[in-house]
Amino acid sequence: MNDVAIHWFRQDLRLSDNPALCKACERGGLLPIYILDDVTAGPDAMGAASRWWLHEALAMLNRQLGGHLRLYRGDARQIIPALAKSYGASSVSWTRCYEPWRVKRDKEIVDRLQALNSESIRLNGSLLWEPWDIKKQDGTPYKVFTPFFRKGCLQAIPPAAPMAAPEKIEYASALADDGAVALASLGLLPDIAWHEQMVPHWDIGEEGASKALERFLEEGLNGYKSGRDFPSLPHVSRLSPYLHWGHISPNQIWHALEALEEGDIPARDMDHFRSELAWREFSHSLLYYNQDLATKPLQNKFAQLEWRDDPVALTAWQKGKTGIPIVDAGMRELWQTGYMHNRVRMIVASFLVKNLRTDWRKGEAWFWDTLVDADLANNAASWQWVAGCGADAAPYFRIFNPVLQAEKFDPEGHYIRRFVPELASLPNKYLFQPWTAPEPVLSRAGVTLGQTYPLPIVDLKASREAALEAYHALS
DNA sequence: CCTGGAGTTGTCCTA
DNA sequence: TTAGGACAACTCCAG
Repeated sequence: MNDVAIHWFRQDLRLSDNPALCKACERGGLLPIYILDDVTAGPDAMGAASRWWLHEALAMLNRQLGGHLRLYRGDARQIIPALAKSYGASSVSWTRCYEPWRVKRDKEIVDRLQALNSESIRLNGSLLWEPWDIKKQDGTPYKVFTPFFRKGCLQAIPPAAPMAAPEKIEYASALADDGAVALASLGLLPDIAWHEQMVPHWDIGEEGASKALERFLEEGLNGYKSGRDFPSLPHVSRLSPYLHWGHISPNQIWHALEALEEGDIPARDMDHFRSELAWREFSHSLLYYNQDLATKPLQNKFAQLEWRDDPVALTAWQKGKTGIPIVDAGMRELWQTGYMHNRVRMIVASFLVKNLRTDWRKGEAWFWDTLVDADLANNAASWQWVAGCGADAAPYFRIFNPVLQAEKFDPEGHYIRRFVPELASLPNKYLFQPWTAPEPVLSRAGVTLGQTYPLPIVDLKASREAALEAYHALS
């Protein structure tokens, strides 16, 4: 086997169910590579939490590959053809990505490889169905989720069964001067050790992903449909970062559901979890067919909406110091763990966009920087949905009241007390809105509003009405 | 081309 | 205390 087959790892950092990797292994001696390409990414370059995750993920993948993973830094449009040339690689394989900048870049690389007589092998390993597989009868993409899921996904050809990892990998011998760098010199870890607090919350890599799936199927899926709204309960899968980085494929998850005993889990829970996987697909389709999704409102009329520019309020939101306990709990969960429960993401996003009337793109940017599951498609589509300007978005009058939301979905206050410990001794009656608590109650709980915990930075009722008015004026 | 039904996640007021 | 309707109107989608 003299041929060299390059496999370019991107968002498919796993060995199992990786069709493009398998193909490479059939073709020749494997040269597994990763490129940190901030050059082509430009403004879409990864955020800080993503970089920490990637650092750990690459170290893990390298161990799985027996130390053969080679790392590069720079413009993939130059690095890939240069490697193909110096190794005389007969093929370069990769798993497709769907971000506009990557689509454009990958096309250019295909052209350059063609000129070098090196084959490009591009396969799906990250979606259940690729964007062009799910279309309406008239050939255009869906804009409404429910028919996308029911009609589009569920009546399409079912996702392929997962593939095993390659049994035995033959590696190509590496060249000493091919530009590869050490992991540390990719500079993925932040200067201040902010990431250290996230470490205990995640088991990064392929094995961690399958453990997370296992745990969810055993402990979380039963009761998922209703339990998923309660941030203190273990009824969300927390698989999002693993899916984003490709430590697990959606096919593996889909088929793990299929493999469960009939009747073990109520159908409503299974269906709902499948629909959440389909939301991920829907977001990817939206981004694929709307390249400006992260910067431009999908519905044009929202472009004229005037946002408030209040840096102090934005910082308070980012730091979890808004004085609204459920909002602060969510923002602190994000900062401490790199993750936020889905219900709480909606609450904090609604608060930023509707109550603080801050441009959704500023929220999007913060999530992009701090989430370990930061994903261009999911992040952009979801912020647009909350802001009301996205596909099939919430009606403008649907504004979350963070006090009611907390009373409803964190009734015992477990979640708030965990992340806002300075309020832990307040009785439930006042925990969700401490500014209404009588002075003796506050002092018994050791709370001094404005000192140990902020007063609300905005009046919920008045800001709600102002948002209603601003949004109403659009139509 | 026309038509009818429907659209992730809510809140508030009134009777 | 609780349940029901208003909040808007428009676009999407399938038949």
